[in-house]
Amino acid sequence: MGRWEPNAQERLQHAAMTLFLERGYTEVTVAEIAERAGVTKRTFFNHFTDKREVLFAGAPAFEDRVVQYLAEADDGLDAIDAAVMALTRAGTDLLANYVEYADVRRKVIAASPELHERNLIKMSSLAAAITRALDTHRESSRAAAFAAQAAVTVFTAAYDDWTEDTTAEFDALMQESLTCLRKAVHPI
Amino acid sequence: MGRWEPNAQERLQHAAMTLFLERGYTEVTVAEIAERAGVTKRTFFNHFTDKREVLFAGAPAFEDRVVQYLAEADDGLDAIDAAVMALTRAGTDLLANYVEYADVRRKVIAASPELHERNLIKMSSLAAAITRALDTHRESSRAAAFAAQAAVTVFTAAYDDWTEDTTAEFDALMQESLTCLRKAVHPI
DNA sequence: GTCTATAGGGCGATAGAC
DNA sequence: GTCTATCGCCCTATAGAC
Repeated sequence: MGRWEPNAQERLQHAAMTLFLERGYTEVTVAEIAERAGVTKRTFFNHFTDKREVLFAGAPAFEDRVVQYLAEADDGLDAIDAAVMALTRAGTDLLANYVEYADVRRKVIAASPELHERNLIKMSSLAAAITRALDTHRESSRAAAFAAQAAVTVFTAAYDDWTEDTTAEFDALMQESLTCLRKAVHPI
Repeated sequence: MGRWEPNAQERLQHAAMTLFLERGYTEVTVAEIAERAGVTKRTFFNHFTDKREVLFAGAPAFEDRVVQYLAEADDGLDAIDAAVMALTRAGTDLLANYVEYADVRRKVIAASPELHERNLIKMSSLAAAITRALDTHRESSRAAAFAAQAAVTVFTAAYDDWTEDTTAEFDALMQESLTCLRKAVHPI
C-alpha cells in the first residue's frame, strides 16, 4: 500500500474495530492494526494517544456539539431538560453516521474491561462539560452536576437501546429513558 | 528485609500511596513500590492485577457489604431509598477506618486520569451489583439500573463532601445529596 | 524512524509455615 | 510430607523519548 493513501485515521479505526471483533482487544497489537491500515506503528500513535483511543475518536466532537446545543437552549428549560435536549440532538446528528458500526463497537467495548473503562471516562468528561455549561448561568454547581450526570445516564441507556434497534427514533428512546429515570429517582 | 515479613499487601498499598503522593502516579514505577515495601516486582503483581489496583483493594469488600445490607433491607422501601440506605451503612462502616487516608487517596486519584478512570469503573461495578440485588425481587431491570446509578451518584457526591470535612456525619451528607439529586431530576 | 523504559505476565524454583 | 507466598528469569507490547 502506498505511503500517502488518504484517510489514515479512518483506516486505522476500521482496521482496529475489525481485528478487535475477530480476536478480542487484548489479543490484537498496535503493530497489527497499523499494518492492516498500511501505516507504521508510529503513525498510529500519531493519531491516537493510546491503543484504546482508536475506538473513541468521535467523542470530542460529540462533546463540543452537546455544549453548543446547550448554549443555544431556552433559558426557561430546567437544567435536566436542557441537557437531555442537547444530548438528544447531538446524538441524533451523530448516530446517523454510525448505523453500521454501532453494534460492532458496542460488542467490542462490552467484551473488554479496558474499553469499558475508557468509555466511562468519556461519559464522565461529557457530564463535566455539561455541568460547566449549565453552571455558568443556570444552577448551583452541585445541582448542575446532578442534572448533568442524570442526563448522561439517560443518554447511555437510550444509546444502548438504539444499538439494539437502530430503526427506533432516538428522541423517543431518550424521552422514555428520562421518564423511567424520573420514576426511579422520585417514586411517589 | 527478610522474605517473610507479614502483611505484604498492606505494605505495598502504603508504599504506593506515599510514593504517588510525593511524585505523582506516573512518575513512580512498580519496581520502586515493591522495593519500598521490601518485596519484588513480581510479588506486587501477585497481589494486584495491575498498577492501579493497589489503590482500590478495599473495593470488593465494600461492594459485598452494600449487597448484604441491601438483601436485609425492608421490602417496603423504594429501590432508590434501599440503595441509598445500604450505601450509607456500608460507607459509615468503611469510612471509620479511612479517616487518615481518605484525603491523600482523594488527591492522588484526582491528580491522575488513569486512577480516575479506574475509580469510575469501580463505581460502575458497584452500580451493577446494586442493580442485580434490587432486580431480583423488586423492580424491572431498567428501573433498578436507574435507581442503582442514582444511588451511586449520591454516594460519590457525599463521599467527596466527607473527604473535605471528615468530621461531618456521613448519613446526613447522603441525605442532603439525595435531596439535591431529587430536585435536579424532578424540578417542579 | 529508532531506541528505550516500563507494564504485565508465564513458568518453575524456593523458602518458610503447618 | 503439603500448601502457600515469594522470587528469579525471561519475554512481549505499550508508550513515550530522542
